[in-house]
Amino acid sequence: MVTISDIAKSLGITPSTVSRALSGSERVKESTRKAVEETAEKMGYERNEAASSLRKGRSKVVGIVVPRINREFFSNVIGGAESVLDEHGYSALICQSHENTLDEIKALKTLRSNRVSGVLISHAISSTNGEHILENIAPEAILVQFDRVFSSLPGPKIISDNFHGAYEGTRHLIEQGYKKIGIIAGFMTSEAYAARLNGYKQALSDMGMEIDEDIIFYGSIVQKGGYEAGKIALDRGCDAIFSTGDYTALGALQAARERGLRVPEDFGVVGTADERFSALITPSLSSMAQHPYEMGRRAAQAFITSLKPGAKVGEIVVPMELIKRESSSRIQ
Amino acid sequence: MVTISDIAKSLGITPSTVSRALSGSERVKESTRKAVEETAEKMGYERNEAASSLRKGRSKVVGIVVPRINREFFSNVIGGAESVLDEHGYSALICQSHENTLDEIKALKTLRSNRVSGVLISHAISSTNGEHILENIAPEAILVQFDRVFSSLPGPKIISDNFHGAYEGTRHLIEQGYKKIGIIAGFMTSEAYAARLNGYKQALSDMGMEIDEDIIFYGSIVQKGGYEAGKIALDRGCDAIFSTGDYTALGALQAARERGLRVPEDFGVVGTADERFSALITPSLSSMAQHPYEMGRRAAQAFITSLKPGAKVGEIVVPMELIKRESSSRIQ
DNA sequence: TTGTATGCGTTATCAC
DNA sequence: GTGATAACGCATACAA
Repeated sequence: MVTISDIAKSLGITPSTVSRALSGSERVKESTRKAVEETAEKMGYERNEAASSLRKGRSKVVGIVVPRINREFFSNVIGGAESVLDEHGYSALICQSHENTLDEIKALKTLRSNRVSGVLISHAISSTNGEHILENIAPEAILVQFDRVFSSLPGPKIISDNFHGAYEGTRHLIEQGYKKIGIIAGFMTSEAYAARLNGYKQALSDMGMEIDEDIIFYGSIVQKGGYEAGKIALDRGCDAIFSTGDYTALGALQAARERGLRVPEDFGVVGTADERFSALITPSLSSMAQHPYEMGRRAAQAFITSLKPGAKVGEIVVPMELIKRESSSRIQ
Repeated sequence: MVTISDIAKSLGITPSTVSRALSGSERVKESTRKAVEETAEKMGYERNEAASSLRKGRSKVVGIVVPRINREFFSNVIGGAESVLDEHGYSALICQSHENTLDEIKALKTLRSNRVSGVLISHAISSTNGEHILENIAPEAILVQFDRVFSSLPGPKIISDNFHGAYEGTRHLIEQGYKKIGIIAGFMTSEAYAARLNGYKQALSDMGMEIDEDIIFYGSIVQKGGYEAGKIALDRGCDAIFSTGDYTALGALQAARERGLRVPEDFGVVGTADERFSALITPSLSSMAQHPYEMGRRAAQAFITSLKPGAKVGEIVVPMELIKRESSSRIQ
């Protein structure tokens, strides 16, 4: 492997100058910079990131911690983040929390061991506050939260406009003439889900409808839970469900089908996240889209911006968008 | 940050001994090992991976290069690989090639700069041979290929049993009574796709059916291409399609629907990869499942095994499995 | 603008 | 079984 000393020798200068030239320092004559760059290219030099990291105390790596990598939402966020990081010479170290605080802590420790420059994280559903995140992140590392965030933690936060998204989705169901609309609400330990529930409630009351705690279903984020909630919702006379996830919405559709109900005529459903399958199933599932790729880009950009001392990025809210499909389109 | 010297001082021994104790060397008294471990725990020590990497010449990181991270197949492979790597103290550095050889090379350079111990790769569709992979990987790094592999390259390869998978899928269609079965074959620069085409041909000839080049459609791996191929297949009198991907199969279904054909009565389809949506669409799509999570685990295990000098892992073939669904079930 | 000197934290080699 | 020493490659403070 070629080192900066090899380049220095070959040019009859010292490693310091080569280092400066290569890292874009001002204090290098233009001609020597060019010479260094050419020689580096010619000799096939590649910076030893380990040495650089050791010396600088941090690496050209950003950790990304997500509950599960194989969720469409998260894999798209990662894709977006990676595209921006890549432009700036950073790599992404990916860790999964499996929705589990202990694994989340382990992931953060791994990242700290690797002296990552930043951590982009969407917390596990079982994490009820961000204490463990602060405790296991190096003070120099830049923390960026996305989607599932703790507002108590410092640093940039990229979130969907959960309140207005749920508001829109619920209003859409009301406008379609549904009279008793339940919600599959998720876990209130997550601010994202809490905001969605609030949006739902606000839409109901703005439209003069009653809020009924008996048709608010907590604690489900997978298909099976949505199915169970759907059955109870039907028992309790619901003719529609707003769901804070597409998998749970899928479960609700399944419950309706089992009861022999027609969708959307007898029962309406709107989900959240616009998973790939939502457009493909029959009936197709209306959903509040979240733009994960864009969120990933924003998260990475927030990291890059925060690298400059003094620069502050606050909360970035990405709008959600109602994708109307068959499952809620009773009126043409 | 706590270093091994801090631990050494606190115990009145030298850093060398602490290092040995912590890295599981034999030449350490049991009692001192215990003392070191306890003190390390107590002081909150975490190894500086950068320093370790610099000294050892390689890091506790494995690079994973995939065409796109947001394909269900690849994100599940990554998930499987990560679970095994994690057990062994390795992290995963993820790079995307975007199906593009230039990006693939860039990814490999990044990984080499990071002195990764291994590279797990499924090559971009535009890479027609593995020269650039060999050229851009450090000689010490362990190369493991999965799914899309070049058999000309050395090292472990984890592949689906593409030949028999396609054979099974095609035979299934024949058994269901379809008479003229086309294939959406993909790119022949990829050995995986070539093997599938061979399996298809073998099934046809074993069952006494003619192979017709006019209904072999090359070059499509996305939905739109499958749609175009499907239309031509119908023009040419096909009553079934075996597709080497589920997205292309989806396109073929779309073409059949446009022509007003009933599936599976008038037209049968079997896809490949068993994407999540395949079970959820109507009609549900029969598909050759590939077990990506398992393939990821195997790939990572192959890496771990190859770490031991002398250990050799060859080609591991993971069976494919026919998932019969509505799109091909003409006979009950 | 360039050179000199030093150290980041770890591990390997050697000596005891 | 433990200690002393050196070196991995790079980036910076300081000097010139």
